[in-house]
Amino acid sequence: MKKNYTFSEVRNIVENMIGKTFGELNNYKISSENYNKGSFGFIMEEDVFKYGKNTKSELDIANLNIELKMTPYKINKNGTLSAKERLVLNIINYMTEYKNDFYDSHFWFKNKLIQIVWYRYEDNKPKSDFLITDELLFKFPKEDLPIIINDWYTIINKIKLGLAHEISEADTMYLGACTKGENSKSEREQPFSDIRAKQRAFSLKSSYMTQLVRNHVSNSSAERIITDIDENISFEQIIENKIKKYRGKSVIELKKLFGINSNSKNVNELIVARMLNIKGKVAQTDEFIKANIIPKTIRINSNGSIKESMSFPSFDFIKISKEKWYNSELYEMFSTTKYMFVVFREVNNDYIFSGIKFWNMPNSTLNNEVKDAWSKTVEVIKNGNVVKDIIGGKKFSNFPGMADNSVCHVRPHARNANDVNTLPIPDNKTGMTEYTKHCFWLNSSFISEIVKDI
DNA sequence: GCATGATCATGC
DNA sequence: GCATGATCATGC
Repeated sequence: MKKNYTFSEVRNIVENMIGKTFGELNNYKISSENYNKGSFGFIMEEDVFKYGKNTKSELDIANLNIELKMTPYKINKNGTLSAKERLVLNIINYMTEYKNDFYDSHFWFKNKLIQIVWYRYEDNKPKSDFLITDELLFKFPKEDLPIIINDWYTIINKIKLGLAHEISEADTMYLGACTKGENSKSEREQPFSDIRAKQRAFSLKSSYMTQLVRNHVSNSSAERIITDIDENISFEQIIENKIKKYRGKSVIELKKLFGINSNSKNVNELIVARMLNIKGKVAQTDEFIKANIIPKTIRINSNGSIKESMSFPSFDFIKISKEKWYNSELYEMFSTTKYMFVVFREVNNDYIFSGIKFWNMPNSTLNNEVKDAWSKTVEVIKNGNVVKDIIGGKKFSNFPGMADNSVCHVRPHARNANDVNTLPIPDNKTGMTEYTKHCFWLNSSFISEIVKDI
């Protein structure tokens, strides 16, 4: 049974939720151990707004065009806030959504007005005790809408190309297409290919929700790169327009131009910030945080090769040994992160800035080569088969190397060899219970291929 | 010159 | 003190 509301009724209801726990709202009808993923939303729909569970593809409060969303955030060790999850919106109907323009899309129909209610997630606390702390009747801010629109078209264009099965959350900036439904049975048909594609939903990325919660709940904001709002220009084009006049200039020239005296390793980072007219760090700008874009500097040798492979955060041997691929840290990272490669080419002992490329791991590569390297790594750890040999004090491992995989390998990444993580079972050969921290690296040859035309 | 182990440097 | 981006060092 659906009810009509006025905006002020909705306002009152939502404001009354703040400061209450889920247990209080629900009169403790759901016992703490019986909470599941859907409980938080269900309590809002059932106990607060008092209408039946809404599983249909219609708006929660149809007469006001409002969709209701309950979403968690957490407090980090350093006191900042982060969204705990992406905000999952409507499922993408591959067979129909591509026929629309943005403003007549089902996405826009469902999500142009979202009543967001935030609760504070805390580890080791009964779910019924989670506290509701904030709310916002959310409309896409005018500075974000152009990017959302571009994201929507990026997803739609992949459907039109018959590549719905190749969609990755990292293809886009703020609006992602996240998988929904955990097994292969949740695959759907797509209009321009016979290959079945994973069911996906539009979502606001975790990184976007993090920035939103920081803005709204803790009132902190970040420096912005985009100054002119124009939905006909993509973010990548905006960046290209800003940096193109510096292409071909050497690091020495650029340092002079921007008045940078530093010789430290992060000098290239400073140069890029100046090109984009940013005072702080590029990675800390509003756009980069929201879109989860990580800048990486790449130096190409005069012979065209790249000397160094690219490192990522080290992994926890115990954690990774317990993971399943689709919820592994590595899968999560590559399926949601976009990278901005800043390319410098070596010429006469100086480095020439040659351009910028945005990149994210293609789905097929992720689920083939990367998955393969990950699986082998997990096997090695689980079997206690870590150490291959120790020669002259150097430990050689059985982890996948460059020769085993065309995309990535596993190597140490630590302060020194004594900087270790604990192994889940002792190593067969040496009995070691801990081992130098390791991480996945993208092979230099793989990166070479990506940036060869930059 | 490449593959792989090891470590430096910076910033929070 | 630690995470992370970046790079060095060595042996084949």
